[in-house]
Amino acid sequence: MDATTQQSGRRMGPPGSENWHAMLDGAEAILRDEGHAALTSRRVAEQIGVKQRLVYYYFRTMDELIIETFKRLSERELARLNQARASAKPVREIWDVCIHTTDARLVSQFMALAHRIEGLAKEVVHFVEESRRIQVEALTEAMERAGKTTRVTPAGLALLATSVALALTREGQLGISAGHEDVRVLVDEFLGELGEG
Amino acid sequence: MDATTQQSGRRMGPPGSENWHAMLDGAEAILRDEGHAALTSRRVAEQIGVKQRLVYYYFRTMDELIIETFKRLSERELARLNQARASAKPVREIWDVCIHTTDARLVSQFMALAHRIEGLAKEVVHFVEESRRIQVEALTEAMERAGKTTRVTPAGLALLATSVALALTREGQLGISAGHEDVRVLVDEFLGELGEG
DNA sequence: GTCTATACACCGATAGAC
DNA sequence: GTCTATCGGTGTATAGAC
Repeated sequence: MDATTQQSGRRMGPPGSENWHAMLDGAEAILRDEGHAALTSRRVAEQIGVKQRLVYYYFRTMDELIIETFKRLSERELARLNQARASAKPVREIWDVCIHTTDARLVSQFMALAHRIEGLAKEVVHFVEESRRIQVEALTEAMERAGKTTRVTPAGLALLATSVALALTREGQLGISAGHEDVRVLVDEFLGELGEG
Repeated sequence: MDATTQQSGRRMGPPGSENWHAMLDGAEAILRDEGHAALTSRRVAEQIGVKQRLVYYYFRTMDELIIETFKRLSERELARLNQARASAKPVREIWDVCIHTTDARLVSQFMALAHRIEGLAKEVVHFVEESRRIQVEALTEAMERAGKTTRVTPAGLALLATSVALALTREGQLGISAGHEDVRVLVDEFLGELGEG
């Protein structure tokens, strides 16, 4: 039971190899540009110029490919958040990461898929909890440093910020703008009061 | 070109009839419980105990059925919002409608589908803009009545509230709870200050 | 490692009878 | 109004050759 022969006994390609990454790249692009309905083994193969059969050499099922795509994406996102947290203006940079997050379309595709794919839901939960933890730590430290207090706890503030950041990108892509500028101004003011202007 | 013979010339069943509603009911249930992948004409027919062919008597395409399902749902939701707005505690009741909104699963399925189905995206935009308008009007009135001012405009507040309400239900269904109670307390305090405790 | 070939199921949509 | 029957296409996944 090594990297190339997983539980089923069927021969499998090595995770992390060039083709493996290319398939995740393809899956991500298809999901973003065409949506879940177009995410098929044939389409992924076509996207990266290989035969359909090869997809099943690297992934046991399409669900597994989808889960791996999300995992790679969320690990990159968590790395960006940790990097932002270690910067000179951690809260502002974390906000920027959230606002310039992975395309809102991609997020909604994964959210919808998570209903059907249990393993994906588990990964989504893990990502949300980890990113919130990072945000809460950064907020707590920054507020202490600036001697600032708020009506709501750092955890509540993190939830509010994540929610509205996602809404701003999602609605923005749909062409909705009511209230958007007002919220951005509010966030900017708050960051100024934290000394991260 | 009457109700029973639309553009294509193919004979069509009347919108609003018993079967028509039954099909939307079925589509809604399938979307909620099994996700977009299971929403097929055969599955809808099976769900309500008719033959597959009949689905295409009432709807020209599956996309049309999906759009109609969302339209009926969003019209019901707007009616609930308007009713809440006319009550004694409009802002609190609107918040309750948003929190006990249509299953968050259903929302994410429609959001994902809206990428592929242009007509659905149009309906989603209309719904979001209308519901925000109702919320802003209610908030503006209530704040005036209570003589309360906030750092953010009513439009910004409405966007914040909608975003976090959706996040609370979505994350709640996934089993995530960090920061949730804090936000609920904050909202309760705010409603108290509006005289809607 | 990568391929050809293929089994098998299900999908959307339509023709035309009753 | 509702049905039977069906076309043409596409999906997941596997067997086994090179």
